[in-house]
Amino acid sequence: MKKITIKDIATEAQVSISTVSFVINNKGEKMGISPAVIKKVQGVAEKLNYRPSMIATSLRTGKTRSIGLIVEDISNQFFADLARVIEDEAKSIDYRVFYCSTGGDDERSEELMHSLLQANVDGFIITPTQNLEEKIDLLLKLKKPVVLIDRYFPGQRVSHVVMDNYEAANTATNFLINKGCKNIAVVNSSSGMVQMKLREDGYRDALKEKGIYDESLVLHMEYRSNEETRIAAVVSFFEKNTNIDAVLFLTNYLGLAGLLAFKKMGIKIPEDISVISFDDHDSFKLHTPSITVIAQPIEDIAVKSIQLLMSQMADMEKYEIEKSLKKGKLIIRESV
Amino acid sequence: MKKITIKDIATEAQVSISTVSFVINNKGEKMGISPAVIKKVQGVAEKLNYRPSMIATSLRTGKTRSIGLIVEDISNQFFADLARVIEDEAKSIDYRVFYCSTGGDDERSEELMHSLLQANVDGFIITPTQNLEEKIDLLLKLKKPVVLIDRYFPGQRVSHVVMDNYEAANTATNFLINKGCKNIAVVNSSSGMVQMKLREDGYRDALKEKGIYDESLVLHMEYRSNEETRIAAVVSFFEKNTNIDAVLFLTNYLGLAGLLAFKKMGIKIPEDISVISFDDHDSFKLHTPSITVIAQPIEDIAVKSIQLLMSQMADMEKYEIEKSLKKGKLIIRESV
DNA sequence: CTGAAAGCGCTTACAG
DNA sequence: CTGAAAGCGCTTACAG
Repeated sequence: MKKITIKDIATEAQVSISTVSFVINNKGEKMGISPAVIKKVQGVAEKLNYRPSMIATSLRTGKTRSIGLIVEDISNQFFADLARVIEDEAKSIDYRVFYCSTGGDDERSEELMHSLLQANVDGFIITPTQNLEEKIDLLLKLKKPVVLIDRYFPGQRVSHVVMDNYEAANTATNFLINKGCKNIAVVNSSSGMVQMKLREDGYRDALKEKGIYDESLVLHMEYRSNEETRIAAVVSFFEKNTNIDAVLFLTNYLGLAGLLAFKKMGIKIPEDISVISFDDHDSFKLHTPSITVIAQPIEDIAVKSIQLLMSQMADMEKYEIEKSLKKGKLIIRESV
Repeated sequence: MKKITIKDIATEAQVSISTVSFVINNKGEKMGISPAVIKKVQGVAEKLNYRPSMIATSLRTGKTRSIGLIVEDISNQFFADLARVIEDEAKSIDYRVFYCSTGGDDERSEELMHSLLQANVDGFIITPTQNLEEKIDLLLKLKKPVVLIDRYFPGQRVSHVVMDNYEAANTATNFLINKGCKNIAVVNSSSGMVQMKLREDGYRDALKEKGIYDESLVLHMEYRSNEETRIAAVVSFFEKNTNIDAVLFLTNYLGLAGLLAFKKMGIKIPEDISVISFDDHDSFKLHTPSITVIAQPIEDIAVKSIQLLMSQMADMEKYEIEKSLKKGKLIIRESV
């Protein structure tokens, strides 16, 4: 069985390949092709089970109807869920999504951008790594539509859609304060990315407002450390600061490491310490006790980012740059 | 900034496009192109930051250096991990992987096969859905390399690589027996796929050997049910069979539903009941108590499947069909 | 040692 | 109303 081409159909239907192309692309009527011919061509295409070659079409038109989605780590549930929703959204407008993980690595991000560029995707949705700003500028110069998600570069003129990280952390911290917690710690990664900074700001401002901010209760973990290192860091931090009665973890993997650390140390939640983590995760639901979290508005983020991308694709010359903030949701469970 | 093509380089370097093509593909020496010219062309390509168009190359050669990976659900950690390892393996031999999820749906699987076919991937790695046998035959007829993973169709002549499900379930069941459990239940999905059947067989044979097999301790859950339905099914099953002192869950999502059910019912692990689940998952490690599991040999499966695929790609006419069984690993934790 | 040309499977401006 | 032809960016057999 060989691949059927437009030529085979033309021969079989006794028309020219142009006619076949017009019919296949539903331009038959517009081009004034007779209904009889349209019907015949469609019949033959059906019979031979014709599938257009995406590759030939792409080469000719310069379009691929595909989107490159670059996330930090597809095996992290937050990104997996996000990818899944973006894929579904894209599918509904007949676009394919190619996804890949940077692992937080700048070099790998750059490589991935290049492969996707080579694959000629029509647009990019990216969770940028720390130093990717210039590379994204390059994409812009190539007139490729780009939308950043989850984080962004404050000074850069690029559309992005992120959770309102400041508000979410602020709300969570106030929730802990209202529950009577006095010594509220925070665990952050040391990446310095804007979304992490905003979360920490939201936390700090809530405490400062009450006059109970204590810098020594802030733990910064090295970016891209492995789980064991993280656990050890949490253990030593909490051994040193025994007065802590609540903690806010600023990402789900930090939260997971924290829970394992507490388990190891025999610290009881919420008796000894109240816990809130960013980003919901199966394990948080299942944990005994179940863990209070700030869930990202994954659906909102996905829908909005596709929408922004489409508006750029429609007219690369005069689209609006839009910075979209979506509200997170505090899901209260047993850990506070 | 426009896209640089082979033509731009030819003009700039003052040679023909053929020469450029040979140099770019490292065939310069073989074609007897002078070192000086090679150097010049490479220099220009570098300077202009030339990236070959994958699409044009594909159209011309019929190859894309890409693999289609169709899994059941990329948001399931087992498949996510598997995809990640396969991607890394593929990358090491300079292949790209496109992954997508069937959700267990035959129709969706078929659609995905077609899009990947249209994208002209060089080979397929597939976790087939229930009724995909014929569609896979079609791939074979099109001379497309295929490797099945995680499951297969017993009568079909296709290479596959799966865990030794029978042995794994048998070992786990014997482990429970040796711990003194008498009424060992099993929770399976009702999909009827061979890998699930083999797991159940391994369980059954272990019990039969001791003469303690009891058919009423087998729970079959409807395939593709949602988590709530699953939890309800587990609850009602365990309320009816209060004599159960151990249970084997045959997939990780069944295990997760089971744990949530036990939590709801106030059943204590391992005091009231011993638990083992197939497929390791973050939540099993983190759970209190941590859950004993049969971990799939993800690395082995990934490496072997890429290897089998490559041997088919190398020579589609006379490759060997290989049915590869990889041993699972019982990871003993606190739940037994 | 290097170049001109055909062709992969499409789309579309042009001609009739 | 329909067809012949150019061209997307490559690779490669052929010619010289």
